[in-house]
This record gives sequence, C-alpha cells and structure tokens, in this order.
Amino acid sequence: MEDDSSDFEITHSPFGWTKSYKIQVKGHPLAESSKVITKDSSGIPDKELTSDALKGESKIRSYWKIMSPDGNLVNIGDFDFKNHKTLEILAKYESAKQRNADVPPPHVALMKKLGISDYEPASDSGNMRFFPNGRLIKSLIERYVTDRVKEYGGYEVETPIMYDSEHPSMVSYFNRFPARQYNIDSDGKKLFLRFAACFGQFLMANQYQMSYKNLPYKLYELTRYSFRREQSGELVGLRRLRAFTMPDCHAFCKDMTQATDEIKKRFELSQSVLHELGIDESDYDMAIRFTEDFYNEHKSVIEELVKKHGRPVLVEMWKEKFFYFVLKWEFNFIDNLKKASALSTDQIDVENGERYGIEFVDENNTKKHPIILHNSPSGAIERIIYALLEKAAKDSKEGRKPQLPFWLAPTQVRIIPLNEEFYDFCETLSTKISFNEIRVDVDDRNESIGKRISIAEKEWIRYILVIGEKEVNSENLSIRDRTTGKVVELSFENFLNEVKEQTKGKPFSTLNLPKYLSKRPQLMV
RNA sequence: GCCUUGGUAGCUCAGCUUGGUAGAGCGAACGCCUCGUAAGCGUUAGGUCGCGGGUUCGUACCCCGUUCAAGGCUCCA
Repeated sequence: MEDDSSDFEITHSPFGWTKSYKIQVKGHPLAESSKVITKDSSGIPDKELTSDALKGESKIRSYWKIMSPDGNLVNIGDFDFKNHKTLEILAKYESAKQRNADVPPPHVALMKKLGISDYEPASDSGNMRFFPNGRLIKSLIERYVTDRVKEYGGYEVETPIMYDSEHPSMVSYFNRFPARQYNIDSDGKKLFLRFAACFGQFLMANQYQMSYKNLPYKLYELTRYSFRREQSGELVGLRRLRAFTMPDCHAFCKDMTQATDEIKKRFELSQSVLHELGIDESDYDMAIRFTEDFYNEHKSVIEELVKKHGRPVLVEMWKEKFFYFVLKWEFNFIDNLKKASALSTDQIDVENGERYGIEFVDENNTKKHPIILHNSPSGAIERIIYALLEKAAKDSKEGRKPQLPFWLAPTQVRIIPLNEEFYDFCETLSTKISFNEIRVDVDDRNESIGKRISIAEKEWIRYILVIGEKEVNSENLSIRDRTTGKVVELSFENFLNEVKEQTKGKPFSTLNLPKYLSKRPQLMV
C-alpha cells in the first residue's frame, strides 16, 4: 500500500462521497503488532499506513520440527511417524493445514441422544443449551477444574462479561476484531462481550500494589461465558462455540526464572487435570511453539516440558517474536474425523504486564512489569465434553462399550422393580443409596424387564439392580455391571464400597432428573 | 464470508425421478399383559409438507426467490 492518498482510486461511491477508509489487520487483540489503520478525508498522509502487523506477517517464518523426549530435534520431514500416527495428523493439520472430513463429528448425535446439549435455534449459532444431564456434567467438570486450580494456588475471581469499547483501557485493542465480537449498544455506550478472561484479570491486577515477595501471584476465573463470534461455518457441535466456558489462570511472575519454574508446575497440573477428567496422555498430542531467541536462552526448559510429555512433540519455532508470548504449549485432542483441537494450554506473555500497567517492586525498590503466564488447565469445559463423547464414539466404533467417566454419569445406578409389588422396597433402597452420594433412579414404568434393561443400556448406565422376589428376601443385590454385561451378587455394603471407590476425590451433585422414570418427560432432540 | 446438503407428525426419516385425497418406526395417551437381565400386544390422537411467488385443471413433488439449520473451506488470535 502506498503512503499517499492520491493513489486511492475510487471507482464508485453509491451513497455519496466516500468520507473515510478504515482498514484493519488481523492479529491477537492484545498484540501491539496489530494496528488499526485509518485514512480520513483530510488528505494528510498517514505515517502508519503500513502496519507493523503487515510487515511482521510478511516476515513471520515458522520452522516445523519434532522434538523427542530425549531432546532430539529433527525436521518434520526427517521424522519417522510410524508409531506416532496422531502426532502425524497433528503435524500435517498444523503445518500443512491438511484436512479431509466430510461427515458430522459423532459427538453431535451423542450430545443429543444423551440429553446433554443441543443447538438453540432461538439464540445465535454456537450458543448451546444444556439439558439437565448436560448441566450436571458441565457443573461437575467446572467444579473439579476450579478445585484443582485453587489447590495449585489460583485465587478465584469474577470479572464483567462486557466492557466499554470506548473506555481508555479498552481503546488500545478493542477495534482489532470488531467482526469477531458480540457488540451491544446500550444507552449510547458501545459494549462488547469479553472473548477471554485476560483483560478482566489484567485490569484487576493493575489495582494491586505488588512486591516481588508476593510473586508468583495467580488469579483464576472460570468464565461463563467467553464469547467469540466465530464465522458461522466454523461452529461444530461442542468443539467450537460462540459462547463457551473457559477456566483461565494467570500467574504474575517476577522474572523469567520464576516464570519457567511456574510453567512446569502448571504443565503437570494440566496433565493431571485432563487425566482425572477422563482424557489420558494417549488421547492427545503436544505442540510447543517458541521464538528462536527463547530456544537459545532456555533450551532446557523446553526439553524438560517435552520430557514430561514423554512422547515426541510437534515444534513450531518462530524466527522472531510475532505474538505477545515467547512460548506457548498446548495439548491437542484428535477426534474421529482427524480434526485437532487444543485442550490445555499455557503461554509466557512478556508484553501485557507493561501494556496494562501491572507493576511490582523488586529487591532494589525498582518498579517492574511481571511476566504473565496464561494457563487453561483443561481448555473449554464444553470442549472436554466434546472430547469425552468423541472418545466414547471411538470406543463404540472399535467394538468397546461407550461410556462416560463414572463420576460424570448422570445416573450411576438404576433400579428396576419387577412389578409394582416391589415399589416400596425400591423406594427404601434408592433412598439408602442416594444417601451415600450416588446418583440412583428407579424405572417404575410398566414395561418389560428386557425393555427397561435395554433403555438403561442405551443411557450408558453402569449398574442396574433388578428387584424382585429374590432380592427382597435376600441379603444380597443382583447387580448388572454394564462393563461386563454380567450379573453378580453383592451385599449392599460391598456394592457401596465398589461404587464409592470410583468416585473418590471427585465432586458430587445429586440426580438432576425426577427419580422415578414414570415422572420424567421424554426429551425429543 | 464462500461452498455443499437439508427443512414433511413431538423425534428420526420415507414419499419428489414419473404432479392426482399424507406414510412408517420411535415417542405420547388409553387398554391388555405382570414379566428375571438389550425392545410383549392392541387401539387412538398428532401434519397449512420452512416461507413467498410462478407453472399447471391440479404441486410435498417442477421452476424462481427467500429464510433457517447443519457440515465443509477460510479461521481458531
């Protein structure tokens, strides 16, 4: 683009004279390198017609490599992917943008079938509704992630979901992505819905008087919601939404040494959180991205993270810093359509401390800006549900029984009375079971045993107790375990112990549906 | 934003090629059956075939437009 207004050639102007031009460049809204370019009618040449972003973009260069746990770094082309098929998919997906899906991802049908969530036609695309089962699952995951972050040392806060785009602290970056935000006009104010928890927490951190002795200091928010008005065609089931729930923990660190120490702890936290949520190390592949400078100065940090992952890792090395961070890693889940999506992630941000005026005083009584880590230990909660459903769909495809982690199952135990003679017994039994923090319901409908078993099986319910003459007159229960399909006899106490063992250390919430299935309306989605 | 596909009963879908009184399964209501580990039987109720226009004696069906949705692409900061 030329730095001279006379070079603009106007071929037509349907509504009178064109009064101004506004050209915007894509980039992270927090990235200084992304600038708004305007050219007004005054004809005065704009000194910044060519943005830093454009200059940077033309120069940004990525080197794609694979790093093995032993620290060996090779070019993608030289790596043998024979035993690392999903990593190969991720590498091609990221480096060559190779994709080849032509059917809906299987989790979309499952999320409806299990009564978890659905599209809400009366809202905007990508704004899902969560039915009782889905809300229960989501709430349990939210609580679990929050508990773990607090245990790690994050302090939970709450910040507004909308911001005034003309407020001085917002002006510097708001206009970078007008098409990707929800904008609200309210009484003359131009508000936008937050797309991340970052600036809410940065503005809050700005209010603290911090000493180096206070650092690292960690703020955490579970944003319900963050909003990104993605293009309509980008939205896919629970994988990609316009309104999503994002746990976001920022650590303010006094220097790079502290930041790299901290990022290791958060790496382990993320691994552990995913594992406990039911997503194993083998379910995701790691990518790590950093600047060449960072690599040269902190090679051992990168190698240590890769070693913790224990498998080869996709590496993207930038010739120079283009974003606000110098290092970023993420765990990528590969779904049944071979699509990659990021779950956990962390970044080392070296710019926003200064940009937001966040300060601390160091040992020498000098004011400094902290390095900020941006970690989501799980990624979006909706995306966790997506990953769990995609895993279940994969199990199903490969001949295994699909299931959710037991602590997330909307119904954990179902009681089926043989006929109404046994209703009283079932009422007492179900009360006793639910008293022990187990979600139990009773299928008291006038249907055959076979049909009620079949229905329970389709709801992926782990334990089924059929109650008839035999059980009423026995000390033991007949327990059908879905994982084996076999019926075993166990005493009430032993059964209880078996169930409790599987939910140990996880949050609990009571059944979120009527206990009796005869009282339950059918959800038709 | 672009491309593709779709919108028929509460849900899933058939019917459209070749225009002629709207179909099934599931679910629901009612009744029968009273059942031992993956779907027992019957009856009934439910539809301006997304919306608008055109063609035709006549359109769910053909044509044009429009709208909404899903999926793909770009994108994912």
